Amino acid sequence: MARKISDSTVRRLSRYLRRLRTLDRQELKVVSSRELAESTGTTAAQVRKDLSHFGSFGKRGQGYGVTDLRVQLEEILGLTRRWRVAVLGVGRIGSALLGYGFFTQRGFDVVAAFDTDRSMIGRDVAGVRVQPLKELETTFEEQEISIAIIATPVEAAQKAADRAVRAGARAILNFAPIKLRMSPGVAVREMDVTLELEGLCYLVTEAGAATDVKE
Amino acid sequence: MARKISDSTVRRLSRYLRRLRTLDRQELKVVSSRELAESTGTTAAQVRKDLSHFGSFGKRGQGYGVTDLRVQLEEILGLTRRWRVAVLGVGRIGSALLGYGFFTQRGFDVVAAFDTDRSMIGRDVAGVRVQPLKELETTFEEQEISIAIIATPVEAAQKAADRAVRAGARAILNFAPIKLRMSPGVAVREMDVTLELEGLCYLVTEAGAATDVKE
DNA sequence: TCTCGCTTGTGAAAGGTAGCACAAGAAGAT
DNA sequence: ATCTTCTTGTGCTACCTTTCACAAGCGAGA
Repeated sequence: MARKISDSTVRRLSRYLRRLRTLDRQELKVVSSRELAESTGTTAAQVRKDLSHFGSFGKRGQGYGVTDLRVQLEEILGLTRRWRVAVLGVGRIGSALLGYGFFTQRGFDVVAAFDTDRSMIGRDVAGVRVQPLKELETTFEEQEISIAIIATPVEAAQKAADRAVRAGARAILNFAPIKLRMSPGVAVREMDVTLELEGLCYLVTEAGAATDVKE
Repeated sequence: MARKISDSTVRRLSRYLRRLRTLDRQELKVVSSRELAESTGTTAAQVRKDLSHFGSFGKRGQGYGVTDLRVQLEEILGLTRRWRVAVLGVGRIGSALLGYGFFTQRGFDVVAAFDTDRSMIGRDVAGVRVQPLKELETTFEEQEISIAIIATPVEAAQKAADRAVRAGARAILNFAPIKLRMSPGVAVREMDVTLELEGLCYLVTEAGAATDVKE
């Protein structure tokens, strides 16, 4: 397992898992690479290639055992343990995340929330008490938090992320519209709604332009 | 401009634009491909390659005019017009999106919101009245809505998206954790927080495993 | 036991994307 | 006017990702 697995492969694995969990809940026993591909928007060959990087989990002529493959993928992705998460910035996005019930169900426990706004501090948001930033270090250590979600305004994002990493965070999920500079050991993913919307605009505009040419 | 531009290129263009807007606000006049690369997490060659697909916007020896390049990118991405957006599903995510002030600033007007929940209908959320689903078709037409944001529970997502498309939407931003099946002409982007968190877990777990091997 | 139908796992080929390296060009100094 | 310095735009190369195609393997049925 020394090989470097590409980001796109990991993303697909996560999609397969999402699908497998649904199938498992529906008590389906077996699934083929073709079925899995159709319901996750890829090809059967791609599914098999992706899985083959980690071993062979299927039975030829049959397909994959749903529960078995789910468990395998959970192990591969590192989801056999629970992960402790903190939210930095309890504005609209932060609040929405704190109330997002699926986290618990998927193995993520949001155990802390921080904000600088005096009027927010001490409040209870979806069962989590909002703490002042100065308590960040002790809380990260005590609660063994390894993932920080940055939901601060853009100006505060870099500092918040740096501080979280210094306090022990090993991964950052960034909702602020800025590229965070992080040391190589820290995993970062960015979520920016505007970026996605702009991407959609390009596609729509291009599609329109293409039809214009045809006509 | 007949060439097919890859998704990753479009994503980067959007990042360049995000950065250029900041630089423009700071009244910087000129930016080099190297500077742009550093602040968006790519390489100078990549920036130049990306831009070269659409023309040559820079001056050799100097760099790119900030305002000029910003405008050029806005044109390329189709952001010289305003886009009308509807939110389907006014739960936690939907509400957070309705209150997200940056949309207006970036050219997106959220002009409608829909929900099936009786207790939500008629309410005013961040200046938008929540409408019942049965008004979807007329509102989409009257308001000329071209982008639908799906923020419903997962069970309702596919139907909501289908209905939006039939009513005239040409692009879907999907927050529900499911792969939407759409006809080829419709642009879809997916945002799934859990998916991103799982990706981070893989990276953290792998990094941990890698260090274990070294030691 | 043998055959048939089906699906996996994988080497090889194709297709794309990113990086390198340098000629072309622009501005300012001498 | 020439030289120096800097940065763009781009052909070429290297790498990486996806797709193809088929042998290997499994189970069911005769």
